[in-house]
Amino acid sequence: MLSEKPLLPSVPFRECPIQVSLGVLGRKWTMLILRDIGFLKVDRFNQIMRATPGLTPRILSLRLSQLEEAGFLRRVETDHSVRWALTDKGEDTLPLLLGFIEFGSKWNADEVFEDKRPRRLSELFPGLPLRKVA
Amino acid sequence: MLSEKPLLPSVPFRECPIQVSLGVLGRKWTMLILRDIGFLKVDRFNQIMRATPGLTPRILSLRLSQLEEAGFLRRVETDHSVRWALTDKGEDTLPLLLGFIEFGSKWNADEVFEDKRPRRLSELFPGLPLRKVA
DNA sequence: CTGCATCCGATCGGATACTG
DNA sequence: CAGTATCCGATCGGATGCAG
Repeated sequence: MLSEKPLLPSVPFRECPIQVSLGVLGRKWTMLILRDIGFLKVDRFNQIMRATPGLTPRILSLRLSQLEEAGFLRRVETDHSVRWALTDKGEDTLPLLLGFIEFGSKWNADEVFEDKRPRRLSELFPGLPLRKVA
Repeated sequence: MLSEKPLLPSVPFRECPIQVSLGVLGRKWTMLILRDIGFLKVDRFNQIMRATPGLTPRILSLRLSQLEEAGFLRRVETDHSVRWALTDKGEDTLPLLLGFIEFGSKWNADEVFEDKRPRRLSELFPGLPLRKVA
């Protein structure tokens, strides 16, 4: 994949896109909250709490506001309850999460799978539409 | 991309692969250090410091040991100097980093590019070999 | 039960100085 | 050049309380 020389973009970066992406996204629990909402379809406060062992209400509340503020989530108030929905920007983080699923399924198979055998995304999600990335 | 129902893998996860991937990887500065070594080809302690404004020697030292311990990096001692190299596992994080580059180039274009115009990976790195993922 | 707020100890990260 | 040591503030996590 790599040569000896720096990989330079055709248009220079004013700021590193990796660094600017890692605002809220880089904080603890954030990715897992996006996983809950985006993949597990768990979109209410205490459901997210139950889906994410170790997460406390204080941190969840904090991250939800930060994610809303940064435009990843939308707070949806329906009759007597609150739901959290992904915005378009939030949905665009799901490929990043799939990247981590792929990585973990390959390099941490012993913890991820009962039989400890590494697996690829195509095996885990046979029907998933594939997109070209890198 | 999404339905209303949870996205379930063909083989159940014993632990969430996203969560297990986010050990050292999820800590502050880790991704940028991997960027320095993997993309910028900056592989020495003080070079990494200079390439990463805000990073302090204490944290860099800490992250390098953690990354080495977790199998992402190899410490290479050559004549009178130390270099840090990616292992195979470390190289496999580069697609994740490209994901963040793609994300930031789309959603934070105002900070990333002088002309504030969002760009795709294929425009930024025309020659980059593309692989199907998700 | 849901969606927080408050307090408080533990851990993490930043600043600075210093060494082989 | 390649890190350590020390100190301190910021953030995190755990327990508890509380209103709707």
